[in-house]
Amino acid sequence: MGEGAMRGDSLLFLTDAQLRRGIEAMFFAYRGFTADPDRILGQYGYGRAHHRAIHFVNRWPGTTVNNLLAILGVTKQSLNRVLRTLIADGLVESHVGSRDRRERHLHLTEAGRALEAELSEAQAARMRDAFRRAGPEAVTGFREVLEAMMDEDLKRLFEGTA
Amino acid sequence: MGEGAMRGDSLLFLTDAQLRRGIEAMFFAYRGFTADPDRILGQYGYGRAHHRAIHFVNRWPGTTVNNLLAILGVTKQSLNRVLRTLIADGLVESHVGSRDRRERHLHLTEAGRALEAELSEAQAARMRDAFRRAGPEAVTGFREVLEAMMDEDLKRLFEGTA
DNA sequence: GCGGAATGTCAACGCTGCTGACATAAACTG
DNA sequence: CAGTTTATGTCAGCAGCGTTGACATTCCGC
Repeated sequence: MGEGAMRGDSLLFLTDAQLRRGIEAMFFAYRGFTADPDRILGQYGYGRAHHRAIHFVNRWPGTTVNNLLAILGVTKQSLNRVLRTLIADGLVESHVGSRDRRERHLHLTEAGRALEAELSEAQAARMRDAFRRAGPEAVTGFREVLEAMMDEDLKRLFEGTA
Repeated sequence: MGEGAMRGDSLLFLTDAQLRRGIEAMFFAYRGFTADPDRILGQYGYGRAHHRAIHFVNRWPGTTVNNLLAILGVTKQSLNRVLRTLIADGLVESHVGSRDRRERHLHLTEAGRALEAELSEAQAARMRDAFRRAGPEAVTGFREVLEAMMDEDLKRLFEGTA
């Protein structure tokens, strides 16, 4: 049994059963979280990797491939395959950097912004519904736990996106 | 702007910015959530799919392949590949059902339980740390939001695991 | 100008989704 | 109770997206 269990009463939320419950909640909730965008992406022949690229290019227009790698936590080769198709399909534009010509600066095209809006609206709708049903205090707790669960370097990135 | 934004003040947590923040928190936190098990699995030559199978076979010893499919939300062909390797490696046992001989009842072997313990302890450690730092009220909010984010059928499954 | 570091591209491989085809066992039907 | 349909599980092959390896281009320190 976990060493945090049943010590007095204020730590009941740290019992093994509660932790397992939290783990399974995370698993099932993440499925719901990605379900709507996945459906939309499927219609366009894209996957989750395309969604992530589109999301963060929209968040930081003009970002470089290297920046994106740090955020997404994949290899450049993996990201490159995704970007290649998005560029070929006219959703993303890649411009050689003027200061450093090794860099590629990325922007969404009009079509890219349209798909981004469609995806993020679907995902936000579910989040909005969940937030509304749970209430503001639950939302605060939700975000506190999620932040505490991130790796330190990811947390810094997350806070950098504020 | 989202239609829920800036209506009075009690709905500030539903602004587009807050929702986007929630979406990105979910993304980064899930990375942290899976990071430790992924490292361990890599050492054994397994992936996340193996982890999920092991986790739920441990939770419901004797469950059938069909039951597992409903929980995991993948096709039976996909699950079968994973189970085949786990069985071949001696982590899972498959027994033909006595009542219905089409069914296969699944159990972890001693070695399977050992790996399960290693994986779930790593994941629970991170969850425990996050819960402890966020506090009991945050944990309640965390679970409320996650449950509200699940698909209805997944939520029923989740509650069934209580 | 040259050697090394940084950035990005192309190729090939592995895990894990997927659909399709099939074997076996159970259940239904006349 | 024989024949068909349904349920369960297995085997094969394809696609998405991770990975490592090899390489071209550009920048920068010497």
